[in-house]
Amino acid sequence: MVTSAIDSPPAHERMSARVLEVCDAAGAFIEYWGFKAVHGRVWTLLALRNEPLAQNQIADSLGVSKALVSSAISELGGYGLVQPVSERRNAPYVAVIDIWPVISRILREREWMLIERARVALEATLEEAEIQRRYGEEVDYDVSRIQLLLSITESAQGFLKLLVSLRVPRSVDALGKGLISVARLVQSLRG
Amino acid sequence: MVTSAIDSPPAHERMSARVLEVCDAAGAFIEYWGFKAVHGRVWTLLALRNEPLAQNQIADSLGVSKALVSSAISELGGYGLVQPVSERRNAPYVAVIDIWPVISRILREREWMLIERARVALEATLEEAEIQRRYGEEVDYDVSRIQLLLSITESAQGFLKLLVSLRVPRSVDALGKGLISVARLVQSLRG
DNA sequence: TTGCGAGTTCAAGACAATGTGAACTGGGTT
DNA sequence: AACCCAGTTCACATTGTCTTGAACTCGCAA
Repeated sequence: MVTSAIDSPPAHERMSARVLEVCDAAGAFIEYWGFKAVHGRVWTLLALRNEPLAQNQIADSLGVSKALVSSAISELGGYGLVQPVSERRNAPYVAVIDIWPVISRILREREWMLIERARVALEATLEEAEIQRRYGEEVDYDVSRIQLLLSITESAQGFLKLLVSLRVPRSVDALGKGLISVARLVQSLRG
Repeated sequence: MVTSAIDSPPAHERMSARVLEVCDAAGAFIEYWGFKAVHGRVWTLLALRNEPLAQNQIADSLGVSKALVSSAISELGGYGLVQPVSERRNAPYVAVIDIWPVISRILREREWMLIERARVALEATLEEAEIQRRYGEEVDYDVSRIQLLLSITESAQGFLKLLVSLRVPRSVDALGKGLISVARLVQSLRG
């Protein structure tokens, strides 16, 4: 091959700058939600191209190492956000566009656990306070505040339940019922 | 003073372990939302004690340095989540319980900007695609996918608008109107 | 005035997250 | 068999964040 060095710029220069912009924006967005920016960039690239891409091509297009793409694809696959087009070794990947199940699962697992932990700690404190009160002992916190935070926590859980219950077209019913929860949430937040 | 070294354990040992548990849980929760754990811990401590605390006491109770408490209090104050009880120098602080305005503002500013950036990038790509099409040039992405992501983005913005518009007791109306947005959001997420 | 106690600021250490290069693996091809 | 190529794994560099200790400021009291 005589043609070299000047005949073909690297893929990330040929690739539309627009697409990379969108990928970066999606990456920045996803980063704020506790994921890595590269996840958002890879998924968005696959979604916009709408054709199977090998990890090689992805790494080239985004200008990152193939090592990073490998782990990103593996994690995205774990979430069910990308899929290989076949079972064959080194099959190229496509984006899964229906991301609501993933969002829903994240909310259910990650966020739920965090709120639940707080709720349990509050409940335990409340019980302890009750025992101490019976024995006439003092506690160094305000029981009414425990109750207030507890009700905020429970409303937040209700809101979360509402969100993860959303389905189309059944969602309208769930939303109707959920309105009261939301109202209560906001009410308790406003003291 | 002869009493020393053994007469009085440090405050964070006297302080109810329950309260610290709750503080830690709140800290872990808040951390997932892009803030520092210590913010959640300080605010929760103030909220549970329900009495003005000096930075000194906070640092003691939580077992962190006063330097950290100083910056945490300053930042929490900036958000409007804690307040000194008076204008006087070194006045102790109390927690502001009505946190909804803060959540709302965060959603409006931080999240909105992130989504808006993605939306603008998608719009620009769409326009570019239109121009290229007129000149018979090819683009390396799928225009229908751009449109799909754009509609998802717009639905997400609608949902965000709904959330920040929530107010009690006026919220019920806004929620009613917002239902359609949510339904559209979920619909577009499900492709 | 001097000293004290509370809070602020800042340079630096501890620590975790992110991304890379290079060695490795394992089919498929020549 | 020897090689190639895509992908995986891992030790390390880099980067950024969190936290601290120590020096400093400022009002107040002795």
